[in-house]
Amino acid sequence: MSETRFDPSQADGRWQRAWDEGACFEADSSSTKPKAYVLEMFPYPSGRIHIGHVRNYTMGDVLARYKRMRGHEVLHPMGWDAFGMPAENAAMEQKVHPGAWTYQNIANMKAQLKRLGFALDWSREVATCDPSYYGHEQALFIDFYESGLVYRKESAVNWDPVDQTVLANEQVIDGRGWRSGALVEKRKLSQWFLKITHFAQDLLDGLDDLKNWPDKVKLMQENWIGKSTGLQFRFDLSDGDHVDVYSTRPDTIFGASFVAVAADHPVAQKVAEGSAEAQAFIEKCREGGTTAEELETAEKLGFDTGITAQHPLDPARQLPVYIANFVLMDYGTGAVMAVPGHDQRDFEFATKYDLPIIRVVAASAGDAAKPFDGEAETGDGILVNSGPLDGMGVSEAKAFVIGRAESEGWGEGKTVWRLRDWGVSRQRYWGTPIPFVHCDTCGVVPVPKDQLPVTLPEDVDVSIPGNPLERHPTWKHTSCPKCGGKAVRETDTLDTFADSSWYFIRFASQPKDKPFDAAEAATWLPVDQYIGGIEHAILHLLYARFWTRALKHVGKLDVAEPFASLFTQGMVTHETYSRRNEENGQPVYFNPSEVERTSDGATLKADGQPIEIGRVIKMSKSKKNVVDPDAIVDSYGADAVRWFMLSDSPPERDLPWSEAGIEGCARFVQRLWRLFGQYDAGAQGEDKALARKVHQTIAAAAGDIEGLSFNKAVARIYELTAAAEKAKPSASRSEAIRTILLLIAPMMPHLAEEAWAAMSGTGLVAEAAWPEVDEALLVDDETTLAVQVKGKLRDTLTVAKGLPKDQLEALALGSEKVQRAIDGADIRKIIVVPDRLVNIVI
RNA sequence: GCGGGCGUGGCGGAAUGGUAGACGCCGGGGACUUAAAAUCCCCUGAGCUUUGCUCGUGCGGGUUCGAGUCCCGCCGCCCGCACCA
Repeated sequence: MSETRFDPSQADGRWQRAWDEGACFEADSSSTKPKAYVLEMFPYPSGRIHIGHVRNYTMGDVLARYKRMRGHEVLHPMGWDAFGMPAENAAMEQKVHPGAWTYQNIANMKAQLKRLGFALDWSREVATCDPSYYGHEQALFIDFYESGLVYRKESAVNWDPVDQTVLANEQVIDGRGWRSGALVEKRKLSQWFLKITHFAQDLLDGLDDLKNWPDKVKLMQENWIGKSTGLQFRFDLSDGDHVDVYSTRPDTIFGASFVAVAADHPVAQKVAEGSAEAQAFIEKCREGGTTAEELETAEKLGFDTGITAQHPLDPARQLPVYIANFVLMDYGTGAVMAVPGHDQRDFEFATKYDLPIIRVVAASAGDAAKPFDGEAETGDGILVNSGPLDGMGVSEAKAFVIGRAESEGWGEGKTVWRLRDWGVSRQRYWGTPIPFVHCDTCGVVPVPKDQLPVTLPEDVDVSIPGNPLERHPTWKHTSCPKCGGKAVRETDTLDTFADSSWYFIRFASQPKDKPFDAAEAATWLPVDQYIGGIEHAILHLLYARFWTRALKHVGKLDVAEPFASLFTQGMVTHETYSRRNEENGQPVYFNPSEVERTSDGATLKADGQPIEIGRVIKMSKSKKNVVDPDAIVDSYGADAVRWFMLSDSPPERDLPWSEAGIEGCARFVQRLWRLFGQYDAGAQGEDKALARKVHQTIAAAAGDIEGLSFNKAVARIYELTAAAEKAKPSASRSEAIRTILLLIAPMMPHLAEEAWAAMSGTGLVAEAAWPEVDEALLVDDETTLAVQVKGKLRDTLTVAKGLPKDQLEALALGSEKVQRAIDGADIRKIIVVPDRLVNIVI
């Protein structure tokens, strides 16, 4: 090993080729070794790999390589979530076909990933926009249809009246279309739905079995599924009609002061027929977006219909019926009994429209007349002002009212879910065509499986708004598979969440003639470790869990849950650099590569003048605080970049990118290279302390990697490296150096291979085994004893391990510093934690 | 608005209820060098009357011999909210 520096620019590519040529990372489904399926969420091919991807894939790669060293057959695949809106946007802006744009991006990004040396099985690569993928998805969709998991119903979309097109939520800005600027309307369309609610209870119950999922993700899913129990009951209306409402708080029924219905509710529709004012109000509710956030943050508005509702338990009370914009037609019955005292939305509404706010729950009977402090009280208590319920607790009163409603026949206890069925229709080109035709005589008919895939037409004009499939001259015209008559194809495409709901199954098994082989898929599934962003905590993960259940439902796959362990990583962040534009005061942002960072500030390289350093935030193109992985791999080599991704920040938290940090990593690569150069296979002699450190580090680093606490493993490797550098030559030191090489092999594989070859190691490190731990060397025989007086540290003593309590007490009292702190006071108590601490209480 | 999370030196962070600040970065001092780079060594939470003492983990309370860690109440920031992926 004569070179004094490790040169990644020539070594990285050489080892990457060696791994490729040896097909090192191709997974063998028929292997008898224990299997490990390590998966990172596959990327959208936006054009360039983002540093966040690098972090995600580095974590998975370390785990995959580590598992391989521990003797597992590892499946670590990669592919592309390749359908979606950005391709259509690019097509519009750059006049390039979405497919061409997407495949070019895939080629670029694949090259970028290869440069980072990830141990990926590229033989299993999939792109969801390829007919060889989405054709199978169409077959599965038809299976779901045939087993009753697919249906069509009317549902609201954002409609841009100028562009005559459906908009995604992100295309609606402040209630207006992003291109046209027109006020967006809600419009109803007949759309396709997947019956995720069929599995609501099972999706909820399944969370209990996901022991290795973060509690926060499980809690988010639980809240999203939103099981609630309550009372559905009937109000008779003054116009002779009636309205069903649902309430989770039937105990507060005597606090009801009005009834509110959604704008789309039949009662509201009926009122609108006879009232232009009501009609105008309903129109107003239709303006604005369709998101829950917009609905809930909008000012609460209501329209008094003039109708009253008969209170079911109090013959003397007639409640006004309002149409209200905060009531959702999709949840419960689309109508609520409003109890302002004990529901915050009702409280705000009642305050605005001057409706009674009645207290029916209080801390005690004596508080029955206590006024409200500007907000509703939703907590527990006892019932007051509630006739027969007075004095009951909340849950007792709930049961009582439900029982009474059921016996008297005006209502019944009911379980309601917040979870809604999954609307999968998208009125767009770049997605999986929904494989159905519409026939005038036969209705909706699935395309026969032997005619799949239904492929997207290539000759489309995406430069104008609207759905190109809809206006294509020939594509949609076809014949009915059933009667042979004229029919038109469905022009909606599937939500891209459908594509990502089963890609991990296709990775595990990819026959040509069917979506997957059940037996082969089951040898790999569930995914042992899934890694991705927290932003997918609800939708993607819930849809994938649903899809897995749906496959079981149709008898295609016998897997309960898709992902056994889940890890959600933090984002990569960077400070921003900006200057105010003198004309309009808007900040102008600069890329880090244009900026010279100094110890107390930053200047623009172009003019040498100071520049403002902004907060550390998520990297984004608009703020230009992005770094390009290719550029940093060019400068520092793949291993330094990988090491940086693993160092310092715990993986679940945000990682602030810094130039100084990556330089430190690059220095450490060279430091290791020098240390490896000192390896001497023939060195003699034992260094017990170093040997202990070596084995303690092997054990701890293994635990850290398995727990994905890479930052801790990194810190321990730094410590061991420092100890090995300081040690005098010995057999122990040689073992330490060889061990460090193996410990860093999953993290810095190129450096490890290069040094391994120089040390005359056999084969590739990629195929080497993780070092064995010598259990006997894990325990020290001495320990540092902390001595406290009244809980404050006064001295530390080095003592032999395993001393009895009375000896530790005596040693502690023998300390001069401790005696000074006690200062002759009476000792009341002495607490001894063996091998750790003595606390003298005075 | 609803749901979820996070908060520790100049910075990233470490710490089974038991020595707060491991490890890294930045900064300071020194060695080597004609010089620089590289490398190596030492120092580096704040304050003070500096053998040592006091304060210190977003803020205010509480439990405990002992709280960054547990409990209650706030503040700030971040993520998700069903057509972004």
